[in-house]
Amino acid sequence: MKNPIADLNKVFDSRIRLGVMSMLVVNDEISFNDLKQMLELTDGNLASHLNTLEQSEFIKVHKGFIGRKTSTTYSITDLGKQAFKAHLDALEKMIKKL
Amino acid sequence: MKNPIADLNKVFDSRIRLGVMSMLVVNDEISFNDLKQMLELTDGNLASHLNTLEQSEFIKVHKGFIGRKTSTTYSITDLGKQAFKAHLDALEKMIKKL
DNA sequence: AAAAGTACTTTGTTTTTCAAAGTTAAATAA
DNA sequence: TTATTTAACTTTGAAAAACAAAGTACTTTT
Repeated sequence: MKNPIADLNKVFDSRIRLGVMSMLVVNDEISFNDLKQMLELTDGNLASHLNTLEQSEFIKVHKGFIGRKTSTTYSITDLGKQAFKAHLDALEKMIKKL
Repeated sequence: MKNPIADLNKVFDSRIRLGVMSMLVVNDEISFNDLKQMLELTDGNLASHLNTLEQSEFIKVHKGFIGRKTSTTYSITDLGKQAFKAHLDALEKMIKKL
């Protein structure tokens, strides 16, 4: 028998980062504001979790405009997709016995 | 759209408690020692996570003997099964879009 | 009798999480 | 034009969670 939790990715232990990733897997781009509203977070809290994901190079930030209004959006990277998939696979393996 | 992480259970945010539950779903009883070895934890760390699960009434403890040697085992409760299943359902719903 | 195993509890540190307030810059309203 | 609002942060500090290490009590093996 081997340790069932060893293959889980520490970065995705957080429900918030898990939520961000699950949203970015199905949406090419999501704005800071949309993430904030969907996940019901304070600015600071969201910003710091996004920062963790960025440091891991699992997401990318795009500073742009909607009309002439600034708009920051985020997207998942290839590395992010891989890591997230690996995490879900590990999760599934852990609980598949059901 | 609704908050995708709202239905996740806080108790199962922890990888360790997730691991314990996933083991107890498929095994009627597991000893303290087996959990410790499988999950590669120190005594104190495991004990405190088991305590959290016990407080939530998701697991039950059984103090018994193997021969004349003490042996503490743990099992999942009905409430625990329910809660764990609900958590997995929420997780699945969150990532099903894949 | 000494050493080792089981199942903890206690203590204290480190890490993580989070809210609140402050910041900068642009946009809109008065 | 001044004031207010919105977006997207950063900083600060507090609270909570995780964790290792050491201590405890009891038993068993050597």
